[in-house]
Amino acid sequence: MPAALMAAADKAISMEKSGEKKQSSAGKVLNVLDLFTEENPAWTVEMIMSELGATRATAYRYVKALYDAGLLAPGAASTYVLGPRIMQLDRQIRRSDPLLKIAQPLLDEDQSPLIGARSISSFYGDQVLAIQVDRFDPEIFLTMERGRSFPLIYGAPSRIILAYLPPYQMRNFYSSNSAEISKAGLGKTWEEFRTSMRKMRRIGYCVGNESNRTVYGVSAPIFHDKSSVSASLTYVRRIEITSDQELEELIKAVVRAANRISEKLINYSPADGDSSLVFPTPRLAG
Amino acid sequence: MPAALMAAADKAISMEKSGEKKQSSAGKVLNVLDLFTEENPAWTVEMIMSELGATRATAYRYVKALYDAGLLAPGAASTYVLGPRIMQLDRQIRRSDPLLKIAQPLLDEDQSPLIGARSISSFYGDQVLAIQVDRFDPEIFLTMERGRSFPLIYGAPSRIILAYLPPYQMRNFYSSNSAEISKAGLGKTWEEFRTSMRKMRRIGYCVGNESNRTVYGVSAPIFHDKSSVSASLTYVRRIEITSDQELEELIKAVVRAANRISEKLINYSPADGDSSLVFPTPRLAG
DNA sequence: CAAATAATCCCGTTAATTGAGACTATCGAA
DNA sequence: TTCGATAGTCTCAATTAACGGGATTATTTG
Repeated sequence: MPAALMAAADKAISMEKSGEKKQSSAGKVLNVLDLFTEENPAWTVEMIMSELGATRATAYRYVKALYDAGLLAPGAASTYVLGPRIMQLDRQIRRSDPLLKIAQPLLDEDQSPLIGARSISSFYGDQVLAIQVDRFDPEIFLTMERGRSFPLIYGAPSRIILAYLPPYQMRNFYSSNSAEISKAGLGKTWEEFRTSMRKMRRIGYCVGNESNRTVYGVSAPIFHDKSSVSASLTYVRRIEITSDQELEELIKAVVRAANRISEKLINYSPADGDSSLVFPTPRLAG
Repeated sequence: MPAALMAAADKAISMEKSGEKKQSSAGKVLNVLDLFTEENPAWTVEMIMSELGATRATAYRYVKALYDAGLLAPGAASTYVLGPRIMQLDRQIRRSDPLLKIAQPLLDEDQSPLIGARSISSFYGDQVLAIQVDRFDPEIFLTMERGRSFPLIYGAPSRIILAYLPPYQMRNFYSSNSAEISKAGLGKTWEEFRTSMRKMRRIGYCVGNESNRTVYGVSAPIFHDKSSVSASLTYVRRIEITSDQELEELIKAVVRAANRISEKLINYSPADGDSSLVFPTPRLAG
């Protein structure tokens, strides 16, 4: 793994919840985006002023910078809301992500009726993000959705990635999250944690049903490099209709599919060929 | 329509392609996002340096600001790619947009087999953006997709919005786009253009098949206010399987559905009730 | 037409960005 | 482990832009 990625990953993991670093002006502008939440999607400039403790001129300048970039757009009643650029950028990611491009045809070949739903989750240093979710069983209830993020410790798609982290990252993660790790039953000490992770690596998948009690989620790791996890594949099936044997088959299926994706992804690497066309996968470790 | 919106809409429309206004520092940082295109999704800092003509220190500062905001993320081989925050923000929009929330159940009631696909497009001042696309006919070929934008003059979803623009906006649009308007056959003079738009308003829908020769797209306007268009609904059907009578029915269906959405959207307005809960629709005119 | 609100403009002061290059950290290979 | 290469950070003085406060313009509502 290149130096750049490791540095970034280490920082992302260790910096967790430290916050409050010195901010550039651009950083302050970008912080305005944090205000726009699901509960509070529309803000007037006056509201932004009082929230930021800024003057009118400053608040308008911030909003204007974001508006000019298309990240905000004027809404009804003199409010601003998240802008069109976000949807456009998301489309760009969907269309240019090598992982999605590679995985799609391979997954579409795997039409087993056992698969009630499937999702691809991607690793972003301190969190795991669902980047694609497909539902086949109309009765299944899913908590995953593109753009939803999960902590590295929560849920099968996250945990299988956690298990394959390089040693120093895993160590960092343990020291800043030992309480949660212990609570989740992954080990009360660093040694225990390391052992349980090694065990998970040995079997090569993770079965979970904690985030959603009605389904099994079976996750297998996806590598963009011989030794670097970048994502995970998850097959989902309702518990009530799943026999032990079917669960076994589901596990085999997800591991096989993830392996095929990994193979293609690794060969997609810049080793040979035009690196501007076949650029290294944007899947990342940081 | 509030003053804020008009000002923004006028500017967006008249400013088209003028570009090159003085940029704030935050604006310069946000410009970096423009580099990340579908053809060129991964950039090293060195590449950004030479593209921007900035020094190493500056380029790193820009990238760091965007990285801290989650808009960029480190990719493989020391590149940066668009970050997880974009997917998260897109999810937030999907979950908080009143138009989507209102339209979804109403559209799901409308299960006519005539509808091969449908899409909702939203007006953003100088462009029209597809915000939701559903395909029912598996053989249909669609150019629309969430996040894809179209100029105001191109395609049925755009044109029906164009037709309902307030007079001064339409006037602005004509004076900066008279050549394209004439080429598109919408009128060689302002008078002709105004007449053809009035005619379209009178019939209340727009049928087009220019962007995709294999299908009809039938679009009807959606209003967030008695007189303000904010979006359009489009029903799509393959031409080869569509009789004249079916086209008529499709038109009636899309107009009916769009009207129902408009009604609900208008009543959703802040007129009564808690405006923090039932905030005015973020659909916008600018 | 007048009042109210949204958004921009102006300008002296202040605080942050900038560029150049030295410096540190990590990786890959021997 | 050492070395070389590359990624990314840091320091500092000079420049440049952000900031605040208040006046000004633009647009809607009554």
